[in-house]
Amino acid sequence: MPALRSDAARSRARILEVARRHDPGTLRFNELAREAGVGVGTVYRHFPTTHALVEALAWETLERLQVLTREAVAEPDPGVAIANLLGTALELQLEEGGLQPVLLSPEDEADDVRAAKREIVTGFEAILDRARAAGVIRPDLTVAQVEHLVCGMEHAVRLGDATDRTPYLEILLAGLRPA
Amino acid sequence: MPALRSDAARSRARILEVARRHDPGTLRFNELAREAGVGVGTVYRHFPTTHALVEALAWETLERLQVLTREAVAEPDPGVAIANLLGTALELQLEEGGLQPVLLSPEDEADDVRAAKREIVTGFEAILDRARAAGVIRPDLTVAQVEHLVCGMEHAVRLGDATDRTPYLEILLAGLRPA
DNA sequence: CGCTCAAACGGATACATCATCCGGAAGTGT
DNA sequence: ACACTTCCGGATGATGTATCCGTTTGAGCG
Repeated sequence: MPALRSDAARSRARILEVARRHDPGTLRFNELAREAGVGVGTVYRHFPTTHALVEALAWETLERLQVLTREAVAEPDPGVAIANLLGTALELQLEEGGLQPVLLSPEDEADDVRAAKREIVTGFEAILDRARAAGVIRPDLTVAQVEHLVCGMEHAVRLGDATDRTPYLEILLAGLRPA
Repeated sequence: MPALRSDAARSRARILEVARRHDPGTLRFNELAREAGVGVGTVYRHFPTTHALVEALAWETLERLQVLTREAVAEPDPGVAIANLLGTALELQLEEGGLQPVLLSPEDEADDVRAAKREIVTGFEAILDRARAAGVIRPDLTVAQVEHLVCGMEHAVRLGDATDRTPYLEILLAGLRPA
């Protein structure tokens, strides 16, 4: 990837800044262009699809999740590790609405996004394996299923006031323990 | 509401029949009209908003949920009652994708829909109260929160193959039990 | 500097989709 | 058969999407 020209970098930054003030679900490129003071073409050139823009918006949050996953991998107690990981994942997904689509999208991402996602999934798998081995979670769950459960919880929290998300996380963690 | 004229009833039925073959999330009125062999205006007259159409599509399923809620209310064991109710709710929501929006929408529904929803919620509250009193579920949960959890689980199941939904229900039920 | 050229810009425009409105067709009651 | 109401159809204006290309701008170089 060749270095960005100065005006291009400026446009990109303005678009992202404006986009951040919008609901990630309903991004209208023409409107973003107007608000950012650039042409529509510029928006489409920087972000060919809506997903590309969502990805760029979620990138910082994804990096934070990557770091926190590493920390969870370093945590010796498998129960604590999984509680921390699911807790932070839920927290970050609620903070950045575009994170869920990025995590779930199977392909078509920028290289750095793909790399970060791979590391996160790998770490997640390691933690889940250890937790299974230690008998602190149900043995019949795949990584994908647990990911989906976190997404489901995000959905549940969003349906309410989103202030007290604690019970939801507790319910998830309690539900994951073996019978 | 005056009785429907015969041609109107026919149009309505054709539209509903066609709509049932589509994803409830992306209903395009113009396309439905073409497929149903009626004019667009006819579709908009019968269903002024997308929500109205979704409601009509979900109506039968809503009635089934109403009946099953009654049965759960009649069940003496609170633990069994709540397991049955949440299980059938999850099942029906997965079967009829339009059910979740109808259940969550706060107003603007047809009278019979509103009545059915009221009965369901009331029954749900009764069961939850009994379950709380019997100490089989966490005491800190509102009806709304539990509803949202079921919706979250629906979302989680939909992200996967949707074939084995059993673990999800088990996890939810286990999570709801007091610590 | 001034020049050159590739990179980036803007927005007119073609295309897709939504939702309304009204002249006319069709059902209903007498 | 007639009159009256309800309902139908789809042309149409409004709204939004995505591309394309002539113009502008920045970066490197003599």
